[in-house]
Amino acid sequence: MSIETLLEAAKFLEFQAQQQQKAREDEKEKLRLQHLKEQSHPNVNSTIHINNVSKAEELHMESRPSPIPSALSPPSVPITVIPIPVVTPNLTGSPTLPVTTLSPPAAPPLASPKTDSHPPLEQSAAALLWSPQPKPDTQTMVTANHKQPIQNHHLQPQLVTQTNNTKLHQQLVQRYPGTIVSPIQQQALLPHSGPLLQQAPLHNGPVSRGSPPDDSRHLDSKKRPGGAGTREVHNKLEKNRRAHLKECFETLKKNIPNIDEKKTSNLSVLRSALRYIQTLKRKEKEYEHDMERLAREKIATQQRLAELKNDLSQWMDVIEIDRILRQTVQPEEDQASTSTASEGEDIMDDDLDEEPAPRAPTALPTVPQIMKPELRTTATPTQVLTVMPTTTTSFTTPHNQRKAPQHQPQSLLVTPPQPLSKPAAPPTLTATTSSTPCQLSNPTQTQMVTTPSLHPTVIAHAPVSHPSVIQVIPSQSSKNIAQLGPSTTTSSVQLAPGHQPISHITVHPVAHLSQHLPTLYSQPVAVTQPAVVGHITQTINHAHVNGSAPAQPAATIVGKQTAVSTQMMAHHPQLVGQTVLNPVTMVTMPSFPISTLKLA
DNA sequence: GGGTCATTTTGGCGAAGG
DNA sequence: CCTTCGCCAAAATGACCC
Repeated sequence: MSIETLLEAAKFLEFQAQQQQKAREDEKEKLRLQHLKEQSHPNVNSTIHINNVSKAEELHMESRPSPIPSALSPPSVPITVIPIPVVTPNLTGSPTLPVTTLSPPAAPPLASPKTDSHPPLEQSAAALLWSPQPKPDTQTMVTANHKQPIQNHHLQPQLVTQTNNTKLHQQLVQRYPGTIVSPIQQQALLPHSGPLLQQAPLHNGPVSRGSPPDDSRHLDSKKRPGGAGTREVHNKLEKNRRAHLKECFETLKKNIPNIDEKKTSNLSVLRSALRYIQTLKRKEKEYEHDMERLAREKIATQQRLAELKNDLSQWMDVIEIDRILRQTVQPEEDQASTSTASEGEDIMDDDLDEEPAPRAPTALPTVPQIMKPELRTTATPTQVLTVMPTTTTSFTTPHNQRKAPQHQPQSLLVTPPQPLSKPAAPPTLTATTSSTPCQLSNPTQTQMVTTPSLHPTVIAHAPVSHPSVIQVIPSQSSKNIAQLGPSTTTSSVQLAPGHQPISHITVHPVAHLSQHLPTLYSQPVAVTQPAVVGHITQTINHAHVNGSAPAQPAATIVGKQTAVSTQMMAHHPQLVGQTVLNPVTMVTMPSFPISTLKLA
């Protein structure tokens, strides 16, 4: 809300009013001319009036309505618009009566010494009439008299109406009461041609300074070559200008909150406006900052949400995969499974029953087999879990047992093999630490699940560098969790130690294991430790049996692993890179890059 | 009475248009 | 070149307040 804007608005309104008036001016001028001719008083009065008349007439009669209303409605409007438009029409009209216009200037001389240049008789008379006015001094008064006769008729009513509407008008009227009043008076006088009569009324109304200037406006409106006429016009214009300026200040003042209405000079208004603008700017900046901050937060939250969704979707996929695996595995287990893992299997069966998901083709069953061997290996070493040689596969090796106690007597930590990135290292399933090449490493005794070079990732076992240990850690709480934790932190499987059934097997392959593990643990495993072992062994057996891989234990396992992995990949591409969460086994597999399982 | 503020008048200047 | 218009500044005046 700068003054400039206000000024612009006011100007705009003025401009509009002027345009409207211009269209009408021609008609008005004609009418005026007629009046002038009719009236005994020569053109001078009429011409002079033009300015005033135009204003008054316009205000009252036809054209004005637009400017007036505008003034009324918007603050800016009332200010300048009204006066200006009025003036302009007068000017236009004036040209028609150049001679007459000249005469008015003469009037001024009477009133004021300055404007002596124009001493027409009529003017002089008018001047006399005006002299009684509160400010007879001014030439403008005289000139106004001349003009007034025509203008007066309309002016008064218009002014009254206007004043009612808006404060601004009121102000204006007050300022320019003379103009308004004078016209009326003049009207009466003019017909009579008696300036005195007119003057008296004029004086009454116009007492204020404004009156004389108004008159001058009328005269001035049509600038005449004569200096006096120009003065009056100039004064008039200047007056309008001031009025406009004043209104602008008022509007500005209105728009500024927290301003003392009483003591508000223009200067104070400007200062307060400046302060207010500054405060607004500050607030604006603050809000902008807030907006930016909120936008950032929003983006961040959206990203988080997207990530969470992705994770969730991945897990969901894994779950589905697990279901499939379970389903596929079950029949196999039923056939080949030894009695050892009965409990776990039972649970498995339950799960399977619950989940009617379609059974994946042959490939799937193999995966669980692989898983189991690891579990066995892991389980065995620990006190809790003892490797049961019962299973066909020889996963359980003394080696595992050895190591497990070494590392952690109670729990087996299976450190998953090195990250997938290592294709070169021959994958070996070892329950033991890398330091001691486990029996597992031996293809003969331990089942080595080695993914071909193509499949770099090792599922459960860390290569030599990482002594993979399957630890069955008696969980602090009753819930013992066996962790298969790759030394690399790729994955950890927690198996409940002791007699308590393992409620959860969580595999947390940090790096790459996730994919493989799911396959391994595809079957739900909820078994007492022995059961787990047995289950694992069973699975292994199944793996051997079902697996397309040759009968050879280690080799077969490996082969099956590869085959399974490949099959899995082929059949279930979605598995690749996805983490598998087996709800039953609670085996969580982070997403890996696709790679074959490596069992060291 | 002095100070402040608002208003008016007057003169000048520059820009725009004829 | 002249006229018109708008703006500005100075001077004068009046009103109000202390």
